[in-house]
Amino acid sequence: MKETETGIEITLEIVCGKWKGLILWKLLHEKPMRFNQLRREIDGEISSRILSRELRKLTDDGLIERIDYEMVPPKVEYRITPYGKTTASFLTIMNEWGLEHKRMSTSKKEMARLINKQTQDEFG
Amino acid sequence: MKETETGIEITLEIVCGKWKGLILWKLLHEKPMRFNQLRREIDGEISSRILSRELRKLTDDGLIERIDYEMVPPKVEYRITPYGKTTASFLTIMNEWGLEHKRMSTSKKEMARLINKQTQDEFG
DNA sequence: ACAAGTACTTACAATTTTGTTACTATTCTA
DNA sequence: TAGAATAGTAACAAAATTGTAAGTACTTGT
Repeated sequence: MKETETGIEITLEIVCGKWKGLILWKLLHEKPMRFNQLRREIDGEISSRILSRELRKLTDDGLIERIDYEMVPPKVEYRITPYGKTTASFLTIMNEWGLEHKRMSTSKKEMARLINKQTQDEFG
Repeated sequence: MKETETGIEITLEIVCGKWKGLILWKLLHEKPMRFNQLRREIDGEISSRILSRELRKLTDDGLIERIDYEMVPPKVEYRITPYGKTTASFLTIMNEWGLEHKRMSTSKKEMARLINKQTQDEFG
């Protein structure tokens, strides 16, 4: 970490990417979850290799915890830590903002579709 | 955009990556800025190609605005839009959280350093 | 006349992230 | 006795992101 980094950069390093935000979000709202359970419930099909890697990163950063029951067949649970829970402060707002943005851009696209159709009707 | 996406995913698509969060953060707190001015002030040296691309993405998403004064030599300013200003709701918290995390992980590293030194003194 | 600055773009290269496939040992279920 | 499920890992491949170098047309300052 450079000295000059803003908090933004640091937070993005931790939460950015295709999966980490989602995993955190899931674990913030559900009980501790087992590996394959998480895999099934995350939409968009995450591979086990990727899930494994992302979980380790989050664990290394102290946001989640790995609980190994040391049995066969293996049982491992992942649970959010108290520190991980503090990410809710911005994840909640990001979620709301994202939903709002989705509504906006959907209507923008719809408008573009209508304009395109009109142009087609006129010149097509 | 898939139907099943959470707000988190959508927001991350927009703000994620090495530069976009920083650029937004900069424009949230400063007056409209010119291209090379932004380039100079962003720490970590962003290339003009990358800056150009990131600015266009943010413009496409309606978060910033490009004002072309149409003069020679060229003068173009980038300014945050009212909609872009709404990202402050989570960026502010992300910034605070990131600074806090930095403090934490710095002290963790310091602790690791002390422990390593102690082990060296005992066995080295 | 020459260097420096303006806001970029193009062609290309390196790096990082993400994904696929196949595999492990063991137990439970049909 | 075959098949599924458990939590992963290793070797490899593709895709996305980020970067570098050079160039554009024009003006200002030395």
